[in-house]
Amino acid sequence: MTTHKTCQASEETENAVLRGGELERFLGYRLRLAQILSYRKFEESFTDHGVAPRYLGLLGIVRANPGQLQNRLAEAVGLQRSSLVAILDRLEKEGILERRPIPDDRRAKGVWLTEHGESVVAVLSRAALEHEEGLTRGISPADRMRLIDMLGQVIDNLRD
Amino acid sequence: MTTHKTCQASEETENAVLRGGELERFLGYRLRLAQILSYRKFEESFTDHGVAPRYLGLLGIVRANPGQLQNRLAEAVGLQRSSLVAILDRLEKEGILERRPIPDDRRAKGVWLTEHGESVVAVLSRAALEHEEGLTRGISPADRMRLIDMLGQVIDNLRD
DNA sequence: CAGATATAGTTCGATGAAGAACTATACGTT
DNA sequence: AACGTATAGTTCTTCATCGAACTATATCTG
Repeated sequence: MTTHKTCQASEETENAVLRGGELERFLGYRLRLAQILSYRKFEESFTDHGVAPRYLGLLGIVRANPGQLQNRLAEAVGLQRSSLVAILDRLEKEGILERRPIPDDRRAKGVWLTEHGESVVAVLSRAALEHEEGLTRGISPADRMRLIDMLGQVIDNLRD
Repeated sequence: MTTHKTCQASEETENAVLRGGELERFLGYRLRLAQILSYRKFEESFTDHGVAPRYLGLLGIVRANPGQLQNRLAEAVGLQRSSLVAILDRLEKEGILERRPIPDDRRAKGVWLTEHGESVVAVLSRAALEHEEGLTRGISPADRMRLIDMLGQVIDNLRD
């Protein structure tokens, strides 16, 4: 392990964020980093709306699939069933969604957005659109579509 | 809120993973999902190597930037400084890396991979390559490169 | 029908990450 | 030099998530 002196020419690179060398060519590496940073930035832009911003993905799934079972929702967002309990408790408490027994299976509950939840999702979705513009600066609309499609392919691959 | 009957034609869609409706067009949504699933799959493929697989990204950064400060590493992987402490403790305990005081700043420590750490990273990187093949099935090599480049652009945008 | 097996939602303990606060150190200003 | 401000790594608490275990319910098999 050697120590090397800083020279003037590399002062600018000294202040830059460290890079991951060969791992920069790995999709998994960039996926993780992009997600952490994106997630954080989206959440930082909210000081209201309770916990809902964090769970916009889940709320979108509930909205598109009203009355679905909790285990189905957990699967869809990539969480364990047990993790979803506290989340649903919170969102239910905030009046955003409600759980109700379903007629075919007495073990299970269906999940629905409330009217309030619908409006919260609408607000957050608009904010998310704005957030997306920051994410994709310098990327053409066509390329953005390609990016999203390819991520969809990755997701499908992982779900096989 | 209406309940609707299941008909035969949608039995196949009934078993499919729930989708996110309009949110499927959001990069943030797909980023998160792709990352959760990818991360989980990568980790599931390891029963040895201690905690190292989880932190391959970090180890890659350490490897590419030997002797850098902890706060710089935390920044690079998108973690808080406090979170990095326990991680480094673990990795140091497993003989993968070492922290050492640096001469210019008595508050700070530099982080280096050990020889053992180098070999662990090599093994994990090969496994990650294999993992990548599963992720990108059905995506051409050129498109995969495009995907990675675009994610790099997203990351740079988020770091501005 | 009885019993074995599987499953939905929940609880609880463990783990990883964030955030506040801390100590020691460094830097800037007067 | 003295003092105010900033910072690196750490500790401790809180929170989100996982995984094991649980109870009630559903399904399958003989």
